[in-house]
Amino acid sequence: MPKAKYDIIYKDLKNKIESEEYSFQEFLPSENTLVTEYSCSRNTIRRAMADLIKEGYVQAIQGKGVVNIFQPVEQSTFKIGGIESFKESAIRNHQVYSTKVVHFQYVIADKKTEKRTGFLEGTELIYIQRIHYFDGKPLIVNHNYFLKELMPELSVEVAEKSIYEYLENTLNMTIVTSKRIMTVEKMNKIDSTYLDLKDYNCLAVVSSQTYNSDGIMFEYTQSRHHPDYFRFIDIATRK
Amino acid sequence: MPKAKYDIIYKDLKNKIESEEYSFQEFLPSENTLVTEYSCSRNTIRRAMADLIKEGYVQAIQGKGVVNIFQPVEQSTFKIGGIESFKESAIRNHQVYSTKVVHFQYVIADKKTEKRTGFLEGTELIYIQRIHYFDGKPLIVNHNYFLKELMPELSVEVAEKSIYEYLENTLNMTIVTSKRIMTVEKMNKIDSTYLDLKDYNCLAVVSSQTYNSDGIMFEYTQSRHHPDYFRFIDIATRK
DNA sequence: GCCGATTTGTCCGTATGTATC
DNA sequence: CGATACATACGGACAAATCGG
Repeated sequence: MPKAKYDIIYKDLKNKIESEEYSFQEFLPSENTLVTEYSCSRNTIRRAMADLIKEGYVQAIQGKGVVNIFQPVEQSTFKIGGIESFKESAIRNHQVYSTKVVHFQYVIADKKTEKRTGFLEGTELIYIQRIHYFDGKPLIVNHNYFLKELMPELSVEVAEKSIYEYLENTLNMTIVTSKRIMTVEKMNKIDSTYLDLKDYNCLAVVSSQTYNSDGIMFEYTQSRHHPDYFRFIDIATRK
Repeated sequence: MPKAKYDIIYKDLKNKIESEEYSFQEFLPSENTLVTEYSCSRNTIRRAMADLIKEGYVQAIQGKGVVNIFQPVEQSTFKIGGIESFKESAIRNHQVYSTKVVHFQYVIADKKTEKRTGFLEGTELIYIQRIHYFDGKPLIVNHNYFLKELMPELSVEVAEKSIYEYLENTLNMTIVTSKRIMTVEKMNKIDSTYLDLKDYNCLAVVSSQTYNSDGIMFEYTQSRHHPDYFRFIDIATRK
């Protein structure tokens, strides 16, 4: 699938860094060296570097070189700066995964829904409430709102497997951007019914709006995570 | 300071988007149009676009154009994908800000500290514990570990104002990358002593490692936030 | 369905600037 | 000061996707 040259180079360098072919704080070969190594232009190398920098693998220092700042992190539940379905996340972490659909219904957005989700009042939506299990433990309560217009055939059966698989493979939809807000909220009835929160009285909440390649927001989701199994990784850069 | 052409164009377009000169889901002018408008090369336009895409302002659609997907969000406590000191955040949100230094001491990293912070055992560190107040309310308990070697003069007085100001303006250090992990944790003694958590029994915790322009990790920080005043925004892109 | 115009995506080569050593 | 390394910018070429005729 990824046949862009810069992407091949990016993945190759990423592998070398992850397999510790370059040690922590070691400098990578200079851009000019990589140009001859990969037989490409300097722009292409820089494009690959930009991605590595963005994901926190390396840091460029003008006049000196590009230094490796990758340190392996103990199992991260979610991927750095990516969009990943729960199923994908489970597979990557070698966990057994299952989903139970609690609610599946057609709704029309009212004013309150508009304020919460960003879908305009009157929009036809599909509301799905699911519980996600990892290794048999119920860890996430998930509230999805999908734009019905774009996926009129979406069914309970699909929701039990993977909605993203359906959207990407069956509907050929391309998922591009997701805006996410992380907060901590007091637990509610539903949370305490399905999750084994022990003596926690709150949980990690991720609310997200997702856009497809037409620039249409087709999904609003609120995921409510058990605190013990939640971590969210981010790389920030100054200026 | 930012005199790079692409950065000027980026900021100009960002302003136009934020001031709603382009409406939601409207297409921006094509790259070629912008090339003549800004009298620059297409690469320079594309560089500016890349930054706008990365921050979730716009989305590029091959063959069609670049669509505005910016929706004004109620003032967010923290900035998208940036590194910001608490003081800067307070100023941006028009809040009164103050800090109390609770602890200030020199420590040497032991095995346990190494595992938690990433600083190797034996490293000389400065440990600072502070409470951050916004509009008079204690909202954040902050545990900093700084590399003593790089800032032997760091004092309680500086810690009460802004350490980042000191590092950037006095020491001329450039802060570049920060790796952050967000979790939800049970409150501890210190949290409940200083923060008014009411009936919450947990809080939002951000742990971060920060690197300077030499690729040296010079800071490890754990910030423990009151749930009511915490939100963390992120833009993710697929593949 | 095909064709051409438009628009974004990838890639190249080159030149010049700036920081480090 | 010169060599090396990353940063910015330009111009050109072709590919791939979209859309209208």
